Amino acid sequence: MQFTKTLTNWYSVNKRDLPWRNTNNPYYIWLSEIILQQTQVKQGLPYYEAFIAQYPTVYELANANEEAVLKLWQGLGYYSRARNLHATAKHIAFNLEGVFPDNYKDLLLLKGVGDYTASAIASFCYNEVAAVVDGNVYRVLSRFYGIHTPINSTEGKKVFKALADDLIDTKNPADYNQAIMEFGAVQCKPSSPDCSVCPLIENCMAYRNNEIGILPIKIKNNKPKNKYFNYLVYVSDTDETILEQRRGKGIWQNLYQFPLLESKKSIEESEFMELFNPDETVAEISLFNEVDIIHKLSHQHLHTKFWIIKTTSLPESSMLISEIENYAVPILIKNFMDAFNFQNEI
DNA sequence: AACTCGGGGCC
DNA sequence: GGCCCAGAGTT
Repeated sequence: MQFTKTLTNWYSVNKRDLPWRNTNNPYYIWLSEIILQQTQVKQGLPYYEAFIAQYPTVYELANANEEAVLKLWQGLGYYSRARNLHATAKHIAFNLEGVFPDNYKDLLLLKGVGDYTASAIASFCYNEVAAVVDGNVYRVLSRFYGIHTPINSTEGKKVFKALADDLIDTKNPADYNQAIMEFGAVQCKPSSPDCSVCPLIENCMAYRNNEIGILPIKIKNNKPKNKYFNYLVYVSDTDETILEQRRGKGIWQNLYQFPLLESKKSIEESEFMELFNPDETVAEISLFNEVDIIHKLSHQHLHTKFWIIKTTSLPESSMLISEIENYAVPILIKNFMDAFNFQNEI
């Protein structure tokens, strides 16, 4: 098929030199694919390098504790990926004797491995004919074929997967999968692609119909909800503070943060005092940021205040301020720690 | 089928 | 501000 041949030819000339392209080792391929989920190459690359340096094989990763894995993942987001990565490493090391599943169907059973990642590993490592469908593939196919079915609808997922399966080069599935994703990332970009140098321009339906700007079509998601966070940044006479581990189901599961009081709106000091209700050990309370820090997540906007609370004593669960950098924290907390000079306070 | 889960980069 | 990124899991 001409489309497929043009893509693989384009790829042979334009491919970027990326570290996970120089190996067929399923551990490295798997690790890179988990890191790159919903993450641009530029952002994921340093994390990939850090993980292979810290955990050269699946056994080192399996023998790490989860907190160390989360710490190395800190700042990358979607932390369930790190927890599933660690769980799957233990499964492979201890239940499968260190040997990765070698086909799409069995790869799909691994935690954190869905349709895309199973197809990627199966094709890159074992040359299985399994077509990948990621954000790049949706964009390239919807534009070239002029498909208006929303890519995040059930129907759309079916249509694009079937088309990708039909187009894949059965003689060289790995190269085809790499080629179409690279083409989407480098040439057929989301905004303002340079169509004048596109090798597929003659038969591209979106270009012909002036629809590059509207394809692919995606069903809009809801607007993020506003939440109001009040963090309690304790500073004791003994140079200690408190970090707590987030439990339960929500964001940042198993990461650490300062004790949190949530309010229904942004509050001032008098309202905070009512909410916090300090005891006799509290010597002084001040507000770190007069203007709320708005931390934007996909589905939540976190309007955040950091309250500095000087105390004479803290409970058993406190830790030395000099130690807090060892805990995995959300970037919101990390940014505060960098900006707030604890040394001036103690 | 809709919702949840991060953080960075681009326009 | 809105959209996107080598998506997966849960409800």
